[in-house]
Amino acid sequence: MFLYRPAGIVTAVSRPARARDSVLEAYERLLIDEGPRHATLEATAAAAGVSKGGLLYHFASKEALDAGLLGRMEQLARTDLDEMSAAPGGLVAAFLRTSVMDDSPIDRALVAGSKLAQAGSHAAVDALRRVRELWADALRPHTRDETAVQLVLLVSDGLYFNNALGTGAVPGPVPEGAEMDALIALVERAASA
Amino acid sequence: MFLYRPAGIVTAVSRPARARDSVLEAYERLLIDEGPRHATLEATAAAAGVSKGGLLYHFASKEALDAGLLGRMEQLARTDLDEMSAAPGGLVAAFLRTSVMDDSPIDRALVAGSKLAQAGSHAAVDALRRVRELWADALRPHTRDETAVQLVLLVSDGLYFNNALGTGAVPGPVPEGAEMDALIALVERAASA
DNA sequence: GTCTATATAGCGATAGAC
DNA sequence: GTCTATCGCTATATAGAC
Repeated sequence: MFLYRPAGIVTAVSRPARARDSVLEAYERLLIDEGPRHATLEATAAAAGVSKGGLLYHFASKEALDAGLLGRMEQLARTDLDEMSAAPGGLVAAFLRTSVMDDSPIDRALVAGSKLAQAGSHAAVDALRRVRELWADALRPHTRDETAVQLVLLVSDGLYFNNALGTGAVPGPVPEGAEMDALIALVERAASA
Repeated sequence: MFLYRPAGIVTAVSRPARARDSVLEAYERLLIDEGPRHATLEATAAAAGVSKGGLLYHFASKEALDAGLLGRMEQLARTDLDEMSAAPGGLVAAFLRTSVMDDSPIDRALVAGSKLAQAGSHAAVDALRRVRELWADALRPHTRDETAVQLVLLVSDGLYFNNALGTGAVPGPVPEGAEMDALIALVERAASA
């Protein structure tokens, strides 16, 4: 996959870097760094190095652009979950650890999707609900009961919410390092099966 | 205080219902029900029963309107925290219970503020951070350690995040009733001093 | 203190050349 | 497949009558 290659850089792959991917990446970056209000078609096109018309060839409308971003988000969530399931130390710990923003593709996609949802996109709300259900199904076998599933999901939601608030400028009030380790240990003790 | 009286209704109080309050309430309702994109000056003025010019007499700009909403949010957070501190059953339980959307003035103000923050308002981000710090200071004496404070705050953030996603149409995946009681008990067991 | 009318700017989207 | 030019709409904000 070549989804995260910076715009304009052509590498020795079977197909040239597609403008479509550049556009999605630029749109995501604008949503996270500048907010949904500034993530316009024109700004996205400029950041991706194409014209507005060029962008609209690949995504016929802003709704289609949103759908492209959200589809990619859901796909990343699925593959990310597969990788987590194989991680050592239990799924609960792995899940919470990846819930803190580390600029990974899935984190960025989720924050961008959250911004879209709060801005009023129904498609984004639906997509986030589906991802949350995916997580719940994966966590359920590793937790004590349904209340424990909710606890883990809510702590994860809280981490994402705080990460989505910070625009990258000031570090948020989210635990880091040893603090995060302690939090994970606390949640695991309360929720793990 | 007469902040939450429905627009246009004049009651037997010392001063007539002020347009300023009607405007703030209408703006808040639009932010929650229709999203930040539809919460425009014109829509807010119409919902408050005044003209756009009338609105701009009280709030000279959209930034000033945001500031009015956020100031009210912070004030409500302070008085709400005072009331919670007097509640029976411990502050942690009271805090989590009020974190689930019940259409109380403080809940509505916080959801509206969150929408503003995600839409890109730096003032909203700052105001929410201050409220969060207020909560942390109040919770600290009632919790085991700093990690426990973070756990309670993150669960609360998660509840708000999910409530802010739902536009009032479909109920969110947030625990209710007995489920909520079980969650509160679980968090209290893990966090309370 | 509230109104109408208008200025200005930026948005999403279309048309058509290349 | 990508560009330029432009349309139609809506947003914030101002000016000035009442």
